[in-house]
Amino acid sequence: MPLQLSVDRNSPVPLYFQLSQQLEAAIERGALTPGSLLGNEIELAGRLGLSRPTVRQAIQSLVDKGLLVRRRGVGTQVVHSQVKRPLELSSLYDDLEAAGQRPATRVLANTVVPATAEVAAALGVGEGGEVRRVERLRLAHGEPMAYLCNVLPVGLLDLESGQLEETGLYRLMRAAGITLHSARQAVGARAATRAEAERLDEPEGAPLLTMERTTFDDTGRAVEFATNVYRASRYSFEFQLLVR
Amino acid sequence: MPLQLSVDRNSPVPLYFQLSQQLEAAIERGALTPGSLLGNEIELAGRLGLSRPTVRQAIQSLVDKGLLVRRRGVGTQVVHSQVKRPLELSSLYDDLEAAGQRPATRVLANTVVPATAEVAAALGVGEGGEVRRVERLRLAHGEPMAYLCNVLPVGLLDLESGQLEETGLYRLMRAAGITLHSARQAVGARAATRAEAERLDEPEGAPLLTMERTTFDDTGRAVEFATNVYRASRYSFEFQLLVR
DNA sequence: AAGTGGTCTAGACCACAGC
DNA sequence: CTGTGGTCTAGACCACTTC
Repeated sequence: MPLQLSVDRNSPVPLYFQLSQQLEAAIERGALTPGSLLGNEIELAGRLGLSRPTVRQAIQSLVDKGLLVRRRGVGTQVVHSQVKRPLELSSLYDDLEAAGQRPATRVLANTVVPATAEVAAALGVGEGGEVRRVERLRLAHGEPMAYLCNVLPVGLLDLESGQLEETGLYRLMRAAGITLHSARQAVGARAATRAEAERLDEPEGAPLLTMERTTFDDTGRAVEFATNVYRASRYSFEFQLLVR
Repeated sequence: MPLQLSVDRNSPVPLYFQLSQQLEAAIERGALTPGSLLGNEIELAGRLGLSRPTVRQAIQSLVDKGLLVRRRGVGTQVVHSQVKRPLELSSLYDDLEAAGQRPATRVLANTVVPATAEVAAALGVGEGGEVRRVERLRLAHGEPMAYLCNVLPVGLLDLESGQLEETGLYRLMRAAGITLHSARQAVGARAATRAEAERLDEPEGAPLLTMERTTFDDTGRAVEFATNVYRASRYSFEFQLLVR
């Protein structure tokens, strides 16, 4: 029993995208089981009334996502999966919300300051140039989870403290039309200083997770430099890496 | 002065790949500066004696890598970069070697054991089924850096302790014809227990970086489950995330 | 209006896997 | 040998951006 597939030529959605979505949905709901063959491209194209390149484009996007494998002389198979969908650029706010933790934010600072050497290097602005600095305490269930310090180029977007208490920074950036593309991160650990310990309600010397992140938009501009500190007892990062 | 580009039709290397490599090299050596336009696809195709789809395929691969941006009605531009090449699936051995640290490995255990529930779930084998467990201490300059515990399906590859002392696990897997595709990681921190402290030459309670990783090959099979512990005073992770 | 990338077609030949 | 995906061509029309 072949899979039920069809495309709508009157839709503004590209045909290859319609097809790849249907295939992805079929894989996700188990209609296409791991290891099963997809049927050859030419036959599939004929069945759908599409050209082979269009079908290939649909399949290729799923290969890139890691859902399908192609083998010359064999065919296209559903991956022997366990691999779930890649995680998005981790956003603490979204993570907490998804976990049903009802995140809250306390804005500790939201000012324009001169860039330090480190910030200037990360954001690609001149040292001493103006940048916006936002310091926030992120809480879940009233308990502090992390101390977040973000530095952004001025003029990139309006950041009102009120908005920052309502939602996450990445959502505000996306809403401002910024297309996030990638982020370079460094994750480490260290013992809490006295000030950090107090802020995060941990004993002095408690292990903290640290993260430095520079985020880039789709034009390669650095749009944010973050130095965050998380309570290791309450939070860990999860993410998926792709091998190139 | 247009860029010097050419393709060799007698080469077994695909034409689109030849082109994308030349463009990438030109970007990397600065012959194509950030923000500069690439020239439209049809003209480029004509100049190289290629068809437009072939040129598009070359350009698309660089767009996927984040080196180029396309804008309808505008053209294809070199990204306003700072974004360096994405990091490979981080391998401690390679990281250390690249940093000139001359890594060494001490194999503490290399045995076949029954899978715990956690391992069984990660590797997709039956609970209690046989798996290979490798415990290693990784050193740099004679100092311990990390304690690595890897569990693999039996029969995936031969793992001799001698080889494990010579090189990294991922290199051995690649050499055995396994194509690594992606990894799901969780990174956290905690205070060192007494046993860990002793093994890593840290004081008890010192902050440690922890990582759990399940690695998948290109067919989606889980090929490794790792639980590693790093001295936070000596090591931090760097990696690049792509936003989807 | 002109120029760009985005999508799509209907073919073609080749390289590799499996029988 | 047969069937599969991998590569490539020479067009076409559309949507969007800029002037």
